[in-house]
Parts: sequence; structure tokens; C-alpha cells
Amino acid sequence: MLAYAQAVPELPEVESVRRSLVPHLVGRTITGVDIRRRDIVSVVASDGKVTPLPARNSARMLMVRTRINALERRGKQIAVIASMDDPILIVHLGMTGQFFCLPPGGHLPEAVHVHLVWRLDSGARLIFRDPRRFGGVWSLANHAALEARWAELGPDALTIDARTLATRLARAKRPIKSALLDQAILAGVGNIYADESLFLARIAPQTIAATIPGPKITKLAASIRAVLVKAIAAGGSSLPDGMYIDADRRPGAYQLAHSVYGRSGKTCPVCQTPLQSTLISNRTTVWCPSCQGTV
DNA sequence: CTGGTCTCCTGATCGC
DNA sequence: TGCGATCAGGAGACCA
Repeated sequence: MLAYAQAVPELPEVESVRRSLVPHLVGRTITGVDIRRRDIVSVVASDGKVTPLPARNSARMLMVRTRINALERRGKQIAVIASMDDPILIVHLGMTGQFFCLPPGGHLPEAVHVHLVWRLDSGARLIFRDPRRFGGVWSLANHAALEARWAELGPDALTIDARTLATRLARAKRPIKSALLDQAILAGVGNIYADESLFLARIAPQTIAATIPGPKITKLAASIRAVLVKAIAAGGSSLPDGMYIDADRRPGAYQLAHSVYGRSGKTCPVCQTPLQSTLISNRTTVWCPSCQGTV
């Protein structure tokens, strides 16, 4: 069994990337872009329809000659914003995506799988690199298009409250683990933090979401927030492969605090019972059969 | 509408 | 040492 698979950017990793990018990007003007893999970029029309990046005249769609004013995050997505009316970019890191800055004159350490390189007026470069290409970049025409796109996502997991979570799970007749991974229900939780949150809330991952009693949902919402806040404070989770890095190419440390994720067969940190694993929604799921019940 | 399954992709690891 | 098989997973496509 693999001790760890690899870093998976979820909300804490994406938020760490966003925060570390702010000092490099906000106030800077993009002067050019080098498109090395055109098919990593998609264009979202005002009606939501997604098309490939056109072969010509796509610099503006990639924000060339705009001044970056803000970096926002919803769930696992980062938006690079110039104004209400200029094009906006959404960046998904997928499984192995990296979004980072190289200082002026800086050397690109791993040139393979670098798909996009933006040049900034500071002389720095902004890199999107993604070996597995589950991530990508989406260009939207303006801020209204971003709002429409993000309206399809559930509320952000970092600030999820009990009442909202209960409402969104009330009709979910599937395992809670599966529901938590659904970005339309709750945005930002992936495989690592779903397992960690369910462990903290002492809920078995197979439990049908709609059957979880109110007080348990309240505990779950608090657990999700607590796990995410702690993970952000640790700079996210970086597993030994070192895939996940922030804008300054620094890894996180939260992997050291994982209670269940990646620990199948090892003992529960609370009760020492061997942790079990199973597949839910085709995702490896690890839980403590004692702390979280057998079903 | 809901929810389950498949697929995309590369790199690490394992068994022979 | 080399090489093929296996596995990991976010999210969209597809289907019942």
C-alpha cells in the first residue's frame, strides 16, 4: 500500500496559493503570455457555454494588458480579477496543478508540463504547471460571468454554517462522504478533508447524508471549518512527492496532522483501533470503525 | 432531478 | 536493471 499518494489541492492548499500570490500579483500589470499548451485554457461565454481557446487574438482573454486588482477564491477555484469589465481567469489546480511566481531573472526549476507563462511589469513571471492536466484555466468575459459560474458551486466550505449545511444535505440520499465531495453541495472539500472532517465529527462516511440528525450536522459543519482553518494555518497538506506548493514554491505541513487520510491499516490516533478503508464514489475512504461507528 | 460509473492523465511503486 | 501492471484522484460526460 502506498503510504501516501500525492498532494491534492483542496480548499486549504488553494487558499494558501491565493494568499501567497497576492503580494506578487495585486497591482501588477500583465504584459504578455506564453501559451505552451493551448488546450489547457477554455473560454466561458456569457451563456455559460464552454469552448476551446481560439488560436488567434487570445492574449486579451488571458488578461494581457490588464492590471490585476484582486485574487478571489470559491471552493477550489482561484479567480484572477482586474475589474468588473475586463476578462477574468479562473484557475483550477485539479490533482497536480501548480500556480506560482518566479522572481525577475528566476530560473524555472521544472520546465516540463509548464503550460502557461504570464509576464508581469515587475519582471516576475506567473506559471501554471500541471503534469496530469486535470486542472486548467477558464477565461470569462467579465465579473458578471464569474458570478454566474460560481453560482453553480455550493457555499464555500471554510465558512459553512450548520443550518446551510443541513439544508443542502436534506435531500441527499447518498453516503455523506459522496455528498461532501460534490462541489455543487459544498465547495472546497476533497478526499483528504472529507475524511478528516468526518473523523472529527465522528460520523461514518457511509451514512446516508439525509439521515444524519441535526446535532450531528452541526458538529460536522464545525468540524469542516476547524479542519480547514488548521490546514490553512499549516500551509496546506503536501505529501512526500511534493506536488503541492504555494506561489513561492513552498510546501505545507498539514499532512503531519492527518488523523485518517492515507493511514489505512494504521491505528486510530484516538482509540488505537486499526483504521479501515473502502471505496465510496470511487474514492479511497479511510475511517475509524470504533470512533465513527461501523456504519 | 438524483446519483452512480467511467474517463481523462502522469508518475510512483511493486512484482517478476 | 528493466518493464509492464496497478493505483491515485477532481470533475465533467454519460447513463439509469
